[in-house]
Amino acid sequence: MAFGKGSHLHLIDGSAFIFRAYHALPPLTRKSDGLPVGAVQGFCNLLWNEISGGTTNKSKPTHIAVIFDASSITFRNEIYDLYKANRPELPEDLRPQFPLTREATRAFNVSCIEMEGFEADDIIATYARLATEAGGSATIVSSDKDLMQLVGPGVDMWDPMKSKTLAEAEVFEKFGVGPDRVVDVQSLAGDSVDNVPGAPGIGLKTAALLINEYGDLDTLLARAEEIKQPKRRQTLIEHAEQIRISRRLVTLSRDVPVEDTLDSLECRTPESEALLDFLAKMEFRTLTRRISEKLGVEAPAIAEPASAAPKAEKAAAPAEIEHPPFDADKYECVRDMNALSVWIARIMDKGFVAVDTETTSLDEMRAELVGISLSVTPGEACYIPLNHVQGADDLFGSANRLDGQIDPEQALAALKPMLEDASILKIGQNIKYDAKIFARRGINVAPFDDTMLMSYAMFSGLHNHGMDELSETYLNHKPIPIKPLLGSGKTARTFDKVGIEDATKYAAEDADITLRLWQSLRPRLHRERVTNVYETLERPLVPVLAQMEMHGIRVDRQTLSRMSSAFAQKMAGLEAEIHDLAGETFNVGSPKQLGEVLFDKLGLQGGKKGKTGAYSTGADILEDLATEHELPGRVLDWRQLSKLKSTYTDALQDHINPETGRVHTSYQQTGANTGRLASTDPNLQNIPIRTEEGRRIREAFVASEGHKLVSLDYSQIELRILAHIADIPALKQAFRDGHDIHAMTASEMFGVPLDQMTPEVRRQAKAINFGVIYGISGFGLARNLRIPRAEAQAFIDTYFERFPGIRDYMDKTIEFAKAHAYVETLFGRRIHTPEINAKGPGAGFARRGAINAPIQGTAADIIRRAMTRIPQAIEGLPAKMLLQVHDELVFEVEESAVDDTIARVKAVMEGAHEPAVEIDVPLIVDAGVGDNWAQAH
DNA sequence: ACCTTCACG
DNA sequence: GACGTACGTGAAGGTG
Repeated sequence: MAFGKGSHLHLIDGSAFIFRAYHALPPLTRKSDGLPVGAVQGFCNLLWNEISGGTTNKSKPTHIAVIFDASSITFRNEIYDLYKANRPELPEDLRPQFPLTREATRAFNVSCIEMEGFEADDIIATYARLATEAGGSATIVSSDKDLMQLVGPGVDMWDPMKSKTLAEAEVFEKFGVGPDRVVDVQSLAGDSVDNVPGAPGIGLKTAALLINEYGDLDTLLARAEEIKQPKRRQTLIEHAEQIRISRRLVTLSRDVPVEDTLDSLECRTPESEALLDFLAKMEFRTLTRRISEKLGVEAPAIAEPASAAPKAEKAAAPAEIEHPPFDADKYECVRDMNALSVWIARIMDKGFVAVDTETTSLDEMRAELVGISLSVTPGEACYIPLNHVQGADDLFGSANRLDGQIDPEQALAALKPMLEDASILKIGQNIKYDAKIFARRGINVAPFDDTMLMSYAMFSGLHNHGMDELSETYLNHKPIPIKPLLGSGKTARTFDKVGIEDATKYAAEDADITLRLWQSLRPRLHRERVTNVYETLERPLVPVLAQMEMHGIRVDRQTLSRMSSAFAQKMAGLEAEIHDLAGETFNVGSPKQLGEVLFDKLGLQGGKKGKTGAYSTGADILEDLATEHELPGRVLDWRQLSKLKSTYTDALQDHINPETGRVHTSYQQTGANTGRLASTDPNLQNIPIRTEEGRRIREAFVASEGHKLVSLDYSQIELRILAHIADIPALKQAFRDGHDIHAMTASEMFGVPLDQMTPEVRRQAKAINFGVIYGISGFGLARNLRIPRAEAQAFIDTYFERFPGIRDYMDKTIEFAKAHAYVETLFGRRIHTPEINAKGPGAGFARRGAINAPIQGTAADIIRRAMTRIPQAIEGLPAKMLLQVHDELVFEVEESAVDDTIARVKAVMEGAHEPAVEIDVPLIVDAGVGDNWAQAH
């Protein structure tokens, strides 16, 4: 039937449908494999109600279509590049459901329309116009306020959730103006959801008032001078351009070059077989029954899960019941392109895949890819060997690539579109590793989930987050150990020497485990209330860290080498002196031998210690002994040089990558319980700075030609957070006034006026300030300050008297920890404190940890937020972020761009807590520039 | 594999 | 009343 007079078109806002279904319904997964399908089910319900007439009182359609958003980039981004820029990321269990809703629409035999470069709203606007022009009418099935501008003669809206028609009266109620002026009001009021700027300070109410007074937006802007209220007048004059841009953003385009004609959208009866097949595939039992009854055909059978265990038992151990047993013999070895194509097709159909890579090294910058494993269904996984070579027994030790493996280039070319496909979720365990392996081969893995990070977000402080541990804890399965395959010590070999059959069992199981972990952990994120932590603090950091690690930092070998020699010489001199003073030669580096020399031979005072019964010879002991004898002082000097040489000047040289000439650390995102990062291989977070000799090692960290190193660090961030969390007015005011916080503390405590402050008094106050952050004790402070314990306790008492809020904070935090067995940062990160209610000495550690974790953890969260925002903020500048050292970020920047980079990064860092959290104290970032790290810091 | 020591925030 | 104590890390070298 041709569309014309009497025809009625229903335009369904598909994306809105999906989101409403997703948020309105509890998370639901397909029984057989855990695929999230809740939103799909809600979508199908709504769609079925639409086409079957349902329980609605609206007019029945003669024509119908579902409109989707094809992409997030549209012509509006050209008008305003921040359009929709602050949209939160899609929930990870919603993303794979998008392609399924398209499939569902087609299964219902309803036209499914989307167009690259246009939002669904514009397509809807266009069809609404076409419908009325053809003499018919249209109903927009949505409750989105952005569509309300379309309401008018022949066009109304229908809110399917509230079963309510939205016509002119409802629009007037919402906006205070009729549909024809909705755009004007929106342009003024802006929209925080879509990031439409509007006019600052003007909301819906004021906007409607102004439009009603002046008639329309153009008149208002032209006559802005006449507005009586000075602030309003100024805002409109100053932001006229921004308001006009906003209008272009909110105005829907009614002439999108749509391809489907109105006629082609005529309502069609669903093909019952195709529809029921789809519903059965989704395992929607109720819906399948309802629809098959209505269509008068028999419902297809849907297999029930293998075990129909009672509910209580199921809740106790869901993983064991719903998952098939592990069976390494069932894993497939993919040896040709045909088999690989089948796997890729399965993945494209599913919308997600667990991925794992096998390589020749744990160092991603040197590792060669050996094989890839994939899994989309528990118990089913494959391994794709790519670079296995003959075993090590080969006569010349030469690597002969084994037959029966796909050409690596060909395999990667086939996998690349899938790995980069925005609708396919890639699941990994520590996926930063695999992402770097792929990135080195030009493949940008996205989007992704990481089971290690999920575990960290939920269980930090409870256990570690390695795959073996997670598998045993949450899947009750001990993975195949890697040790027997790789050997150890002299006989150790790399994974490419492992036989392909053994490799398949091991590697495919890793993908299988990762998939099952994802299915087990992902739904728990919501229940544990840490989805936000995972999605804003953990997942987005992965590509940022990967980039930093791959860039690495330039280290000058010559500088280090010269230092090593100088240290060696000095050490030799000191060693001779020490032997002379001792009257015998011994290994100065052996605490045991040194203890015997000091305490047995020389008879110095200072007894045994430690559970091993050995003499303690730590720096603090030796410093005390130094007043009695010359030898301990020499040993201290020797130790310092020994440390610098072995840990830094020697070791760092070995870490210079021969290909890049740079040092590539590896950041462990789950290394520290508090949310801090840890740096390994090498650790670049503990490069010396406190002594002059050590500090010079930083001269070896240099910028490349034409560049500078730029260092930006938060000033006193933990004390600022303490002042905020514990709510200490005096401390907060001192930070706001930019005062010296330690001097201020000293002045408050000891009554010394600031202008008479001595360095010694200030030093003591500083120690107390830090002590507070660490969960102060009289003993600890006494040892740190080397004062009698009673004196230290008196300091603490005074401190608590002067700042009673601190004591309150400590008490409340410990109380909270005892009640919940965890503590939280300002951003909701949880750090579990399982020992908090224990007896014994463990409880003491747990108490101090509980006091410290929210402070240290909040600081860690803040710099993480900054780091995830920085790549965007410095986009286009010749600047790279290289290192993070807890409260410091180091960049390498072309000289001409140094000032710009500092300005942008500083702004991001100082505002990193916003908009999630308000802090009553300003965050201050200091910057330094130089040719090397010593100058820059 | 564990302990001690010491480098950093 | 005794116990053992600052918080969070990683690397190197000695020892058993």
